[in-house]
Amino acid sequence: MNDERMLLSDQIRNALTDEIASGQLLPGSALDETLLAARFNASRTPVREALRELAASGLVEARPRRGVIVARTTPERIMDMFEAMAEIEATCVRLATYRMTPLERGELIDLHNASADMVAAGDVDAYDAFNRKFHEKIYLATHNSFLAEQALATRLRMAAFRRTQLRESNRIAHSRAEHQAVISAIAQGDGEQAARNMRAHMLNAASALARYIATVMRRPSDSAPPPAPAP
Amino acid sequence: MNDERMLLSDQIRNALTDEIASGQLLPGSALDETLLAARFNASRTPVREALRELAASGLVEARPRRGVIVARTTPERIMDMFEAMAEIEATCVRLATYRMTPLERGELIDLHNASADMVAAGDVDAYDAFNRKFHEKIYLATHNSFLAEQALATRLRMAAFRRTQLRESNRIAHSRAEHQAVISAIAQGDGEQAARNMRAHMLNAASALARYIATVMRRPSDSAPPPAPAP
DNA sequence: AATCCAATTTTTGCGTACGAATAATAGAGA
DNA sequence: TCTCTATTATTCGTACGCAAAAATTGGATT
Repeated sequence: MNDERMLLSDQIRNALTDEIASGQLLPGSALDETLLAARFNASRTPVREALRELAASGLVEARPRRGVIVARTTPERIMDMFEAMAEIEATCVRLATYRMTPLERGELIDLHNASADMVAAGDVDAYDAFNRKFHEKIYLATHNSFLAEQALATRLRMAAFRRTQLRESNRIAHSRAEHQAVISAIAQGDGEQAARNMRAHMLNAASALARYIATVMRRPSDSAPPPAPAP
Repeated sequence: MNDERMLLSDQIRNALTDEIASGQLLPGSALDETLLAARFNASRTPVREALRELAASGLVEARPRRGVIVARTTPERIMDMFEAMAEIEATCVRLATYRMTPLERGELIDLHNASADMVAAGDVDAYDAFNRKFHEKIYLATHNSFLAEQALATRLRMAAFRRTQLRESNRIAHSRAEHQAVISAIAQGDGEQAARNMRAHMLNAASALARYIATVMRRPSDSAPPPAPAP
């Protein structure tokens, strides 16, 4: 399990990325350098470098001389992120529609078809894994590696907040129906329509999440919770 | 000039960011840790952390055990970046058209009007500064801070490659005419048209740059310059 | 009893030294 | 003369230690 060839700081960064994206590390959690160094059997130096990289990618928040915490956002910012993600996804699927090879189109459709069983079985975890592959395949089909990387990075950054969203009752059924609409537009070669359908799909997902953040997302481990913001 | 309150690693990161974005440090230049440490009167530790952050943001390229160099890209990747930037800009101006306040709209138009003199005078540097402000004002007018940050970061990442593009004969006159088209669509409240005009504007800028990278952009300071690429 | 100031503690930030890995170079053999 | 190997030298990665800054706690004063 230990890639000895890989840089220690990169191993730590990847491990923390996974834990943040998977929700094991909740937003607001303090990331103590010494504790992490002990956990990974390393010195503080590689831990610090890993945290710096995570801060640069927006996954953690580094406050000078006050330590680093898992990135914590306001509901407004989460909605901003979702909107931006929706636009990126829409752009990707539009370009992909016009540029994907027949092979890529076939693979995407196969992938989509396979998700029917997961919905029928109510297997949220399997659907979540499929969903990631579905969207990432569209990124690659843009044949624009820079855009694909940007999309992937943004998706990763949102992972910590997206997790709960699929749990909502028959959200995955809705999700698959929306995928179907995207696939149909792709099959007809209508990139603009595919983009509109994808944007709607992402904004629906955002709405599903919004019903959570309104109730669950209270800023954890904050020093002073101000109930009344300044005018 | 020396912000003593600021973190040393952040000072170094900012200084290097400026030098890369301004073109003082050319793509492919080696960034020697020891040399940089001496230049900034610091040890290698903060230099390494600064370089890590720059690598995470894509401005430099870190090759394990082979040092870090200013990010060097292929012409294909530069075009990918321009296309992605064009799509981001198009998205921004579309959202901005629908959401900007009358005040913001007025300021944008004032800014645009002021650029006429620069074109008449052929002042490329002044136009370049105006151009940055023009685009950044549109980012902010989306009223989506995440999207604005993404757009800004992508623009910064491309800065090292964009510099020469405006030098082409009467490119700035063309640029201003394209801005005019964007402004007109905004004034009419037609976000979709504004987006199309902005996309065209960015792709025209890309074409202007492409005429350079075909002739000027040879990978500098490379060990072996291969004249004939592999099949 | 509450508030403010000071001291201690905890944690981050920076410097230095050592070890390891890779690339470059030189030498020998084919 | 070219190639392969070994050695050397440079550079990167890690660890540890010290210093500085912020948070917290305790004491004193109002």
